[in-house]
Amino acid sequence: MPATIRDVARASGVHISTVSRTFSAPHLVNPETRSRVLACADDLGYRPNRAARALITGRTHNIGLIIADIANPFFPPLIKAAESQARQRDYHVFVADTNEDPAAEEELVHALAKQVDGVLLCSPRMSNSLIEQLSREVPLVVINRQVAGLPAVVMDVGQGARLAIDHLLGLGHRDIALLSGPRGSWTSREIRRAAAAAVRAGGGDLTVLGPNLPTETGGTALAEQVRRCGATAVLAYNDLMAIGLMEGLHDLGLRVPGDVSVVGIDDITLSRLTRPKLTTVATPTAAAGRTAVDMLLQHDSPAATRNLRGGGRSSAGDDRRTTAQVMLQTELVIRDSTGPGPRAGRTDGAAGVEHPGPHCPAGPGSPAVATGEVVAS
Amino acid sequence: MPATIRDVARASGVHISTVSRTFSAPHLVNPETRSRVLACADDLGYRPNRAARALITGRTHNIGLIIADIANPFFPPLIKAAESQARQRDYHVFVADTNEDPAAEEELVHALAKQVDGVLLCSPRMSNSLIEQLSREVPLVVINRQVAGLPAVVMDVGQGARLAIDHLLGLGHRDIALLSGPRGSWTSREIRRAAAAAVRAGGGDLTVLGPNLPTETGGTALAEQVRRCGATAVLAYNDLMAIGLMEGLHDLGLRVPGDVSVVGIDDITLSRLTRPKLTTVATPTAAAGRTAVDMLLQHDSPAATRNLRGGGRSSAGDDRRTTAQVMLQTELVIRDSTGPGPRAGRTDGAAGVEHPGPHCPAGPGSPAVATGEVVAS
DNA sequence: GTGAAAGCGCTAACAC
DNA sequence: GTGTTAGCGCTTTCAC
Repeated sequence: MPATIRDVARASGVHISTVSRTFSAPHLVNPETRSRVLACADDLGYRPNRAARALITGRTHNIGLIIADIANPFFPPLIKAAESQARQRDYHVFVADTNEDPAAEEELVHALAKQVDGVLLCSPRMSNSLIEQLSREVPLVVINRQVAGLPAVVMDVGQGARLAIDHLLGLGHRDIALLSGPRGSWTSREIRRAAAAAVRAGGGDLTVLGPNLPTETGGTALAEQVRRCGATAVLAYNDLMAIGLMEGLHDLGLRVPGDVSVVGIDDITLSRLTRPKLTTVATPTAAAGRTAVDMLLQHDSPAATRNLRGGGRSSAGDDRRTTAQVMLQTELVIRDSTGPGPRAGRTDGAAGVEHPGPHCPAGPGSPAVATGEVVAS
Repeated sequence: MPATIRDVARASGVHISTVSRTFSAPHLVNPETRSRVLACADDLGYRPNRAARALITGRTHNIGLIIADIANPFFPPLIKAAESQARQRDYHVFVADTNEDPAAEEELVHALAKQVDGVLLCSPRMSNSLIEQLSREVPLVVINRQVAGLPAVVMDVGQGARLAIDHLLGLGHRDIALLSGPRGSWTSREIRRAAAAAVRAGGGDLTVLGPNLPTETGGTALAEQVRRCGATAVLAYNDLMAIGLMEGLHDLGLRVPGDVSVVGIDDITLSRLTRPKLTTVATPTAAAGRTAVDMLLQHDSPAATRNLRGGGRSSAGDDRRTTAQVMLQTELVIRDSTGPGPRAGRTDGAAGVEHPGPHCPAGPGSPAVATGEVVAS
């Protein structure tokens, strides 16, 4: 039913290749012919079939974005940033949700492989070796995970966890619980590692609870365990769990931060709307989305388009993709869910016990704005 | 780099058409040949190119889902339901976000058109005539809007608004404000129409504020206006705005529901986590997603596959798509953000002033479970 | 049961 | 500046 290039050619009395050129290289066709063709095309409601075009050019101008869980408010800012960045480069983004299911991830990469020029794999739950294998099928950029040999952008959650723990220690907490994230999460491992080290260094005690579903429900379900383990402060894998935990503690009759302090990670919008407002580690999600798109599209510089005209050979040498790994800084945002612990006052190092304000920059001397930093190339 | 059908043919010593059959109609090929081909394919890491296949079969086995704003927690349940329903029918869903921008909607439909077998247009902001025109390019199912001649699934927000207003009236409120939604929203118009009628019937007074951005920020920004207009109860276009409004009122020193009662629409997860918990109109979003997928795929019944074998001609007659419009029921969920108004006690009709419980079914006699109801066909 | 040939809608050399 | 020809990776008659 929809018009094809042949219909337009027939209607405008030119060869199909002229019609083709009218759309893909307009400057190569006589202005008069061009406008005639355009008129006919418009008339017939013709639009080039991108899939057919891709078959021969090898470029779809689409990019895939695979997300563990669209319902997690952590992701939308990343998705939107990726989309707007892609749009600027004349690409479209197709998002797909895996429901935290590793099998669905693999399945989706395969499904997307031939319909996109590359895929952004966000917070994957599958194994490194599988990711590596899939990367041979379609260009991949991994987000929130480091895989040897693959371009990646991660947030420095290790640093974030450290800041959070130091904040807690500084407030006089000694018994700290960590609500870990889902099995297979790189982020969760990094947090755990950093938190353990920081607690040890501060002479405290860390209880790890998990792995868990990174949702409110997951957090709520842990309230009882948190009480039993005797922790006076908790660091959660993400804000959702932290918020769920606060609910659960509330139902148990425990006060936040009176009885237990809670820190989240991500700084989702919601964390500013709870009562008490959540202290959390802000991660630069939008920047991550933008950066990932740029890394995926780095070889497709606007220059390539310019090079098409004239006999100048297009630079074939820069096809080599540099597989950089970018790490984005995080910062601690202190709000109302953290307060003095049992050893408050006895504190001898660390930061002051009083809240420095609603939006305090990370560690001493660290920049207030999260910036990208190339770690390896 | 990736292996093509020709590579597999060469490796297994058969013609490419045999390889093709091995994947698309295995029962037509000799078991021995088949396993040999499969082995070679596996060896080479061959996977059929879905795009190329689509070019000739005309079916991509993908469906597009265009969403106004992924960050709005109203949508994820719908997206997930659509995805799981699609997966069951062996389809993949590509989601795209338009940022509430009508131009982006059109652009995306075009981009998706040839890469999917149909698109689900969710809460479109563009004009009906444009939608109709686009529907000639690719099969469309509209969600949250009724467009003449097009299949659609909508929630009965009119009924929801009526329930909400009656609840408020019953509590003794007379001056009611309506926070309307974004320009171009069908839902917003329906809500307004129904709310106006219900308020009038109840002898109350309705002030309409808007149009607005359907976000927390949008709601917060309206707190001042709500106070000035003297309303003691507010119905918001959605939960996000209602929650934002509660924040704004709180900052103004007004108590909810003490000074003003607030009702939202959607019943997003978040509405159970605010303090006070939000009274709201629950909409069956998951059901909407499932239903929309079913409507889009109705002509592609599993029977079609069965018909392939044998000489039995596939039923060509049922290609005619029935353009049904489905309307899903809504229900009022009474929580803690609504309370007695200035005329409490003087009430003579309607529901009692006391909260009937945390999860009360809609109107008197209406079913507790939202069910689909075909309104036209 | 398998091969040969045509062709889906389009682009990319190459002639003229 | 435009037409010709080949062919992207695959499916689908049609012979055999």
